[in-house]
Formats: sequence, structure tokens, C-alpha cells
Amino acid sequence: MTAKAEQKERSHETILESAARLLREKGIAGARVADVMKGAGLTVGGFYAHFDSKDALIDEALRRTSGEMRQRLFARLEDKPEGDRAEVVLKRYLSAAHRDDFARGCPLPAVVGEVGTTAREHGDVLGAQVNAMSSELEAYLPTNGGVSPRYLALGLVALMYGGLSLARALRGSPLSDDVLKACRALGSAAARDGAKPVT
Amino acid sequence: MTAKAEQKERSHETILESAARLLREKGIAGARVADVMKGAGLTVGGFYAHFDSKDALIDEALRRTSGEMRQRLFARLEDKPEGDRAEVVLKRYLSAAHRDDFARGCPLPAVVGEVGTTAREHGDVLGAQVNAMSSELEAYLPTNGGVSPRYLALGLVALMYGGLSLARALRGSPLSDDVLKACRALGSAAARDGAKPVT
DNA sequence: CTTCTCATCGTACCGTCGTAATATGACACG
DNA sequence: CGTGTCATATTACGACGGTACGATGAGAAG
Repeated sequence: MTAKAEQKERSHETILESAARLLREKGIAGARVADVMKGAGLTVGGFYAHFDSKDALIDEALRRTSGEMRQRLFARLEDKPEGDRAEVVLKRYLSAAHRDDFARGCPLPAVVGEVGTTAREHGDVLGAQVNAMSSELEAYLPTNGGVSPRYLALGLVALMYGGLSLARALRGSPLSDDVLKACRALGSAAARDGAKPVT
Repeated sequence: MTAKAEQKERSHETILESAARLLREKGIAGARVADVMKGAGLTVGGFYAHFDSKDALIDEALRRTSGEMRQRLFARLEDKPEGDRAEVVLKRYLSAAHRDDFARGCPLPAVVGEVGTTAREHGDVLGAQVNAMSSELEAYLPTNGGVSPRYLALGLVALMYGGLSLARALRGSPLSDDVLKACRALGSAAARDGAKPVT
């Protein structure tokens, strides 16, 4: 009896991984059930034995991809000088490599727009992910700036997400690289001095 | 003979206005041809007498809405002290009112994600709009900062777009207001001191 | 060996979307 | 007053999407 259960669990995991990839590459509407199953080496028919609905799959995939991304983003920071850590995160997120690695990168660029317009039902899950990302970043920010670390972190998350999204949408144009560079510069300055208001 | 031509021109304009509204409210895929025509008080049948395809309509609507938005965003700045103008733009863009006014606000939050994933064909038009917005903002930025006005402007555009997109996706949650506030603070500091690198 | 279970498959239903072909009806012109 | 033109309406087609249901076949249980 255990062999069947194991197989089902493996399939569940494979489906989720396929969904995670497609969600990041093609967004919510673009991650079609049939394609997700094909990516998992299965066919449509079996899908509803694993998930209640496409929406449930998207929610789970969103949590999964967001968690993965945070892990990669904040990995191996102990090696870096304490004051540089936020900048390292910024540079990792706003890199050309991250822009070009849809399949394993941040899911936000692929889902935020849809959540704001036609997929409001995923707003809660999205909010939790944004919150988690911001909270984790907050720990690496200075406390003596003009803005509290919490707000600084939220602003940096918006800057990172905005820069990466634009860079992905404009990839192929030189403007894409410029956007990344500009966001790194703006973000680094803010991460160091805490966005001190000027006179 | 002129009466027909006038009517057709009026219809073209009405269709475009309807598309502009729907594009901002529901995104590219969400702005369906039948709905656009209904919003214009017409029916699907006549659509292809006015536009070659849905894609052509979207491109035109994107240019239109983006231009409208810039006009509103940079209007009446002569009243303001010269050094405050960039900040005024920031505050207008990152306001709760703008977040809640889908129908007349910035189209970027509704289209950037799709262009990055499933609607690459609109990338050129989108790039031109981002460029226009950044260029216009650039004129109001300090030249003595750590970053050139061009890069500062690009970074601020990414911050504004990112903040507004997140705020729209999270509307209803208190996090939405926090994101706007955080982006205003971060942006204002950068717009004033030009993102000076610290020590 | 037989029977039951269950993960997965093949397939079909129903709605929706972009697009196109034809119909209609109002206006301009002779 | 009749005729042709053209903007718009009606309707249909083909593709595709999420979802559901019966078939299949491999493994577990006796």
C-alpha cells in the first residue's frame, strides 16, 4: 500500500516543480494545467487527484517559488562583511543573471501584475511572500538612517521587484541593463545611509 | 461623404478610450475585444474595420495611456519650487489616489508583467514609454549627486512602478499603504541628494 | 491466481476568445 | 426617389482553457 502512496507523493512534487517553473516563466494564466502536467511527464487527466483546482496549485507554487528565492537570495551572507550584506542581496537580485534565469528566479515579476488586475484571489498569498522577503531583508539594514528599517526594507523590495520586472520586460534592449544598473546604484546608496533626508 | 468619415473617426476614438480604460483595469489579456467594443457602445463585429488586430489596438492604447499619464504626472510643476518638483512627481505617482484610480492611472502595472512573460510583442512600445517617462523626470533631478540624472531617473521610475504595482496587488491589506509610504520616503531622499554614495 | 484499489490516461463538455464572413440599415448622390 | 456605399450588427468558426468522468493497467491482498 505504501508504494502507491509514495508514487503519488512523488507525482505531487513533480507537478509542483513543473508548475513552479511555468509560473515564473509564463505567469498565472500562462501556466496552463495541461502544460504543467506535460512538464511533469503526466497528462491532464490526473491533475485533480493532486490539487483541488488550478488556483490551489498556483497558491502552493507561489509559496514554494518565493521561499526558494529567498533562500538563494540570502544564502552565504556570513562570509560578507556585516555592512555589505544588504548590498550583496541587492546585487544578486538585480543581476543580469537573475533577470535571465526565469525558471529559478523570483516569481514576483510574473505574478504581481496579474494579482493586481485579473487574479485578485492570490492577493493574500502574495502579501505574505512580500512580507517575508521584506522582513528578512530588514535584518541587514542600518538602524540609524532617516527611515525605519522596516520601511527601508519595503522600499527596497519595491525597487528590486520594479527593476527586475522592467528589466525582464525590456530584455533585448540596452535599456534593460541600464535599468538594473540604475536600481543597484539607487538601492545601494539607500541601503548604506538609510535614506537620510537632506536638509 | 464627410459625415460617415467623422462618425468612423469618433468610433475609433471611442474604441480607443474604452481599450485604454480596460487595459489599465484588466491588463492585456483582460482587455478583451468584445468587452472593449461593449465599453464603446458597439459590438464585436465592427472592430476590424478600425484596427488590424487586437495587438495593434493594445499598442495604440499603451501609447495613449502612457502619454496621458505623463501629462497628468508632470502638469502644473511651475507652481512648485524648483528643487521640490521631482518630489511632487514622486508623491503624485505613489499616492493612494493613484493606486485606486485604475481607469485613469499609469498603465505600467497592468502590462509590464505580461510583456515580460506572455506578450513580448509589445516590448518595443513599452520600452519607448519607459524611456519617455524617465527622460521627462530626468529634467527635474539634481546633477550633483553620486549618480547621473539619467540613471537616477531610471531608478526612480523602477521604484515608482514597483511601488505602485505592489500597492495595487496588495490593496485591501495595510501592507499596501506601507509600500507606498516606504517608496515615497526612499524616492524623496534619492531625488534630493542624487543617491550620494556614503563614505 | 484472482480480486480490489487507485494513480494515471484518454477523452469529452462547456465556456470563452480572436477573427472573419455575411447581413442590415442609414446616409450621400444622381 | 431610387441606388450604391459604408459603418456597424449578427452570427459562426476554430482553437483553447479548466474541469470531470469512465477506462486502463499495475501493484497489493487474500
